[in-house]
Amino acid sequence: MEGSQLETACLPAALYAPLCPYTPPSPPSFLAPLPSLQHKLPQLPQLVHDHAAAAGTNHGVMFSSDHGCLYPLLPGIPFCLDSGCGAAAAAACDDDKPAGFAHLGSAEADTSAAAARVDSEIAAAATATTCHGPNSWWKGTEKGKMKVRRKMREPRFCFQTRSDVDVLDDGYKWRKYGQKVVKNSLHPRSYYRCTHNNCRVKKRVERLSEDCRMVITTYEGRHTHTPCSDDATTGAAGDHTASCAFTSF
DNA sequence: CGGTTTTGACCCGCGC
DNA sequence: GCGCGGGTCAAAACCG
Repeated sequence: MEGSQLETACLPAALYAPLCPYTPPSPPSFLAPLPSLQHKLPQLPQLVHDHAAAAGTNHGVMFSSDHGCLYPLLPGIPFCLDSGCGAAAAAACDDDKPAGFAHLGSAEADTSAAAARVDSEIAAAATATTCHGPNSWWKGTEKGKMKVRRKMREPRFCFQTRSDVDVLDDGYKWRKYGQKVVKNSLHPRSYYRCTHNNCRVKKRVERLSEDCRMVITTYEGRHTHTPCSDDATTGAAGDHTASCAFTSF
């Protein structure tokens, strides 16, 4: 198992504050676009907070990575590669072990530990993301040939939101390529792939069986492009501006 | 008509 | 070795 140390996402404080006591010394530059982001993802920050408060738990968010890079909670935000930020966040969140922080893509033992900290559904989702064990990922080969497992697993993170829609508008364009009924879940899991050329980012969307309004979205991989470069993804002009703003750091 | 969604089949890893 | 379950493929259907 490579790199099983806890890594957490470098998040806008407004998002992770309800979930983690850690506060960055200096807010990252991408905090500025947050209002616009909330326009695109109206439910996310407050709903995570609301859910945590209402449920008396903090299990709203999960995120992490495998490769020493940090990945934001919000998919529309490009990945933060500042390891220092990650180290700080990891230290705060790991040492203090605030409820609600689980990381994906780690050893099953880690996931099991996380499972003890979050509710069973979230833990199941986390486990699902690691069910193939370490270093496993799919890689398509030539058409018609056998697939091979990639040795290195793509970075991934997930978050939970309360929403009536499965797919949040995160600035990227996704195409659904599969749907699967998963065990111990009343709702099917949907599989999406970024439609941008050569972008292999995927995401899974599923709903909690015990609360169909709660949506767990899991992202895998890194976008090789910016949201605003994908012209088809931007509906309103304002959103386009917001998406571009996310790419500025 | 092109892009997207649906859906059954298939493949593979993992646990037993 | 076998069965189970998750993830992906790809053809058909659907939609704007």
